[in-house]
Amino acid sequence: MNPLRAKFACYLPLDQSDQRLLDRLSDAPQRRIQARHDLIREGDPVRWLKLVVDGWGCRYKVMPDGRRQIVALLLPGDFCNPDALTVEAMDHAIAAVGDMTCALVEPDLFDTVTLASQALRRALAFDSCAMLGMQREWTVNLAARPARQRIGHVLCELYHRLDALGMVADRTFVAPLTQIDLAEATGLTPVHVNRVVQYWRSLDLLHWHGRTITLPDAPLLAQQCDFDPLYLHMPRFAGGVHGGARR
Amino acid sequence: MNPLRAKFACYLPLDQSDQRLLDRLSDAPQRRIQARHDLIREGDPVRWLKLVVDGWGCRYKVMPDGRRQIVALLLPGDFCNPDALTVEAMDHAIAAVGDMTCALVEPDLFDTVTLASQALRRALAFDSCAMLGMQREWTVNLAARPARQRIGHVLCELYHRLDALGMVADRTFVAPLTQIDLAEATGLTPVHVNRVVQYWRSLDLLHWHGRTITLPDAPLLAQQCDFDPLYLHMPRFAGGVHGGARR
DNA sequence: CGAACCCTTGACTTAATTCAACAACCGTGG
DNA sequence: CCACGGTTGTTGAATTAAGTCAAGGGTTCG
Repeated sequence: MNPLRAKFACYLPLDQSDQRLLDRLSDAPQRRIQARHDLIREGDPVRWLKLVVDGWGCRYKVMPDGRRQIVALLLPGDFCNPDALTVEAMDHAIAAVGDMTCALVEPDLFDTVTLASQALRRALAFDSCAMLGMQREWTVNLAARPARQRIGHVLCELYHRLDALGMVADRTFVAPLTQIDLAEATGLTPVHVNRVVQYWRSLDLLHWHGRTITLPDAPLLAQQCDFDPLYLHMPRFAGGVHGGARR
Repeated sequence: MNPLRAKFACYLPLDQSDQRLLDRLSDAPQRRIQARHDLIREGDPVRWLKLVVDGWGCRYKVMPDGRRQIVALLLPGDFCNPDALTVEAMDHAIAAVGDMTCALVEPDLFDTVTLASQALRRALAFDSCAMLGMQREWTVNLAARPARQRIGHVLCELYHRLDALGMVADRTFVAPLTQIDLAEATGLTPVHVNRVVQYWRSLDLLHWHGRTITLPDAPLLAQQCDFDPLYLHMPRFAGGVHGGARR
């Protein structure tokens, strides 16, 4: 199932012609990026609009001491550089987390698709509101929550976003994510992330073995981590945690 | 001078008709908000597009324990809710920092203005890229920088943004900001903010008395705080810190 | 079968918080 | 005019969440 379709359908209903238009984006020429390699570097000029079709990516900035700080996780159906058409240089870099494949959409094709459907323009507007909302939520998460909640919150967000894509089954999803990646995303040390992961395991609110992550009781975890999916701006999660967290 | 004009002119050149169109936005009916009072609350439905015309505002979320976390500072010329037209409920609140006046723009007027000029549509796109860029930079600032740099970075950002509005004179700007506000914006305690402020004062890189803030050597402060204005996406700052930091 | 890479654990250090008290400043009203 | 209460700014001492350093164990993959 095309993840872009799945996500956009969470914002508003799409008819068949809209869905075919979205498929034209995903069917653009693809490029495969190896785990931990860069798709776009900071300062790069941006030509094509890039769309994650498989695997995960991340936005990050490198600190003067060489550490890298992940500021967003990109899942299938997410645009890497929605500002491709306006801005001349990237203010951050994008890398693959695990192996990733992207579609390279020419600006002309993108314009054609958006001009063709009012509904898609609206869905795109929703999507960019959701991006902004996530970035704000990450800001408060990193600024104001202690490590346990900070990590739990990221896991809850991933759970919900993947659920919207139909990629959560039996409370479980596959994550090409190491504890080191999670440390870079939460501004914590890998060893502290490890301790926190064990804390959530000890409460039986997290199973994480290899690439497989299970949240046995997502609503409870969400409650303990102050997670409220409102900021994702998907009507299916509008009722709060208890609406969409279960399958 | 209309701050919206000043800011948009930093993104790209605007002709006189564009500027008159922007004035129509600022000249919309205005509303005055007292210091520390809310303009918009979390969960509110959004009708009008609100634009800061005088004073400062902030976006914030409240934590379960009652603390509030500021996630963005709004200066004159900033839109409070650019997503007014697509999203049904605010995912965060907006309050005044010091007294603030806003213009209330009807959606119809906004559409009229944007439909009338290609240049303004482009400037608006730039502005929203800059908003996103700032939110990402705040994320890394709060996640990955120690308190001294974190606070210095916010001060540098304010300096540059106000400079773009023509509101910095003699390396000095007027800020309706308390150390408590700054603490809420940086995820630190007021007492720690105070200690850090004194640290920068002791290096003579910051004068802050009452509502008046002076950065005697902004380029040096920027360098020490890892501040690079690239993310503001204003060509005048493109050359790095040393291009636009002086007056 | 060895070499990365990732996960895990323990002991010690540190940046920032907490708590508490006090000084300076403000507009307000007696 | 000064007294007043409330907010902001300042300082010190004790505490804590998270970082640092260091070492060992487990996978996976060439």
